[in-house]
Amino acid sequence: MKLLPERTVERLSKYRRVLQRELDNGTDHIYSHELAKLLHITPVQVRRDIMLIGHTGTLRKGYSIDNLIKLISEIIDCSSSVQNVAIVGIGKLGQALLDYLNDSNTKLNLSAVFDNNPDKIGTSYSGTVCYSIESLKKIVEREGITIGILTVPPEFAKEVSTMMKDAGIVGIINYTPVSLKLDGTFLEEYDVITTLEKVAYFSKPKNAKLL
Amino acid sequence: MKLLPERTVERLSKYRRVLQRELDNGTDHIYSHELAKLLHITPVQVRRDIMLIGHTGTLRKGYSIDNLIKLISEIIDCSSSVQNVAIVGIGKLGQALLDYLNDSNTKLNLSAVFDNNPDKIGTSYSGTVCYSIESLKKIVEREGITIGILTVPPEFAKEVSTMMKDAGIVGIINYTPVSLKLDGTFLEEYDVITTLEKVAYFSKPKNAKLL
DNA sequence: TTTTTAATGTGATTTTTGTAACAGTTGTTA
DNA sequence: TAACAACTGTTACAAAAATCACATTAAAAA
Ligand SMILES: NC(=O)c1ccc[n+]([C@@H]2O[C@H](COP(=O)([O-])OP(=O)(O)OC[C@H]3O[C@@H](n4cnc5c(N)ncnc54)[C@H](O)[C@@H]3O)[C@@H](O)[C@H]2O)c1
Ligand SMILES: NC(=O)c1ccc[n+]([C@@H]2O[C@H](COP(=O)([O-])OP(=O)(O)OC[C@H]3O[C@@H](n4cnc5c(N)ncnc54)[C@H](O)[C@@H]3O)[C@@H](O)[C@H]2O)c1
Repeated sequence: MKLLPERTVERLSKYRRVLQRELDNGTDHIYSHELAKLLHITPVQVRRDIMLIGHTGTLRKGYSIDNLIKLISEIIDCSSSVQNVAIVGIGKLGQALLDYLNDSNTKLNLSAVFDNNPDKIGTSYSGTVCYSIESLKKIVEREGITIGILTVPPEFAKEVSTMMKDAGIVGIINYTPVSLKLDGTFLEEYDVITTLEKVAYFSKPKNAKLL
Repeated sequence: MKLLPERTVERLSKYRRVLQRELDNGTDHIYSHELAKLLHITPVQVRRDIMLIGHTGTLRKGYSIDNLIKLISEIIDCSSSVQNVAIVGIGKLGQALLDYLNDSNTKLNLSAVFDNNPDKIGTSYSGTVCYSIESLKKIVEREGITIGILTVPPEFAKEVSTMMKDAGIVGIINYTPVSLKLDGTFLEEYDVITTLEKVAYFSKPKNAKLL
């Protein structure tokens, strides 16, 4: 299958989550317009996404929720080889994310957290033990961790992200406000302030993007 | 001036932040390729963005950092009428965001936080007092709050977001995993799981988006 | 002074993303 | 069984975003 567009992959993640809820409620089929409504997007977008992943629905019956979930899972989680996740820097934000991920039903497996604070190392956070940042490479290799969430203070972002890459992590979400550039890794950056300032701009009356 | 593209506005926010740091270091002019390097983007992109906001640099001298910051601030913060921000739901995530925003030097003013837990109401969080969710409308009107960050449990997302809109808030960042649809407001949704699953997809070897 | 270099500003083009239109099919109803 | 309604799948089109290519010009070097 061809490489999927980023936005499609994002929506697939959301589809799966709401589909799982529908399945738990006992529904077995769903129409594109119903799925669209749950995500507040258009039915065409839904059909297009589903087309791209090569799934096909039944006319006048909709899509099989079970099949759709299985297919999306194969695409995202690669059912064969589980992808493990680590949080690096278990401060306020790291802990908030950890709790959220633990409560969620994502198929990605949160296998370790790391910090450099001696008081935190060895402690268990929501059931996950905190390792020393120095043992990063060792644990990443042992646990087969491929994805990392970076939540250390900004001044350590560059150094620690390099350590993550060198340890073999290939996908990183960077929550520090420092832009990074790491060749050979898929890097996704996020910053509330940027989002907040964007919202500020577009919610000003004269920029009425609000339709 | 014409409405700016979303991505440009996001970059403007980032430009301003790194420019402020440069200014504090005593630099007074900057070239497009230098600014580009700080954000790990291309110089053309920088020049194009700057062109769009109507600023113009000096050939062989670059852009005046001071002027650029002032202009970006006018565009984003609307220097005339200050935009005030509220956090609704001051749990783990809300507090992590609050601390981060307080430490940042954004020009947006965090003026209140809201919760429905009696133990939290009246308490001060990082210097900001927590009000009852019932007084939302009153306080929003009194303080002139226009932007809200939604961090309540998912089951209250719909109800509380409607309250926010009715209270007069026109821009919302929704961190709950529930998609919302609110006409007449600028809504921005964010979810770690979606991001994480996207990173999982694109960091798989066969999807080598990592260049 | 002349040439070269290094920067900005922008029209043209490409890439990515989303939307519209509609042909085709299946079930339903008269 | 004929007409209709409801849904999928796909092609064509449009909009948003990024990149390319290059004209232009100020300063530095020759
Ligand atoms: N993107 C966002 O929306 C957002 C929101 C809040 C915070 N942040 C950023 O996220 C980061 C964490 O914020 P926080 O509020 O959790 O901070 P925090 O200080 O509470 O947590 C940081 C943690 O990192 C640990 N740490 C420090 N140096 C380390 C190292 N070299 N290796 C491993 N661990 C190390 C600290 O011991 C601490 O536990 C900061 O960079 C902050 O600016 C981003
Ligand atoms: N998008 C993300 O990346 C991300 C990450 C973590 C959590 N979350 C989501 O953010 C939300 C908050 O997460 P958390 O870990 O901080 O949860 P939390 O339980 O720690 O905090 C929720 C807060 O909301 C308050 N609250 C409950 N009902 C309310 C109401 N009706 N009005 C006002 N306040 C109310 C609670 O008293 C509590 O203080 C949840 O929806 C969670 O799923 C999102």
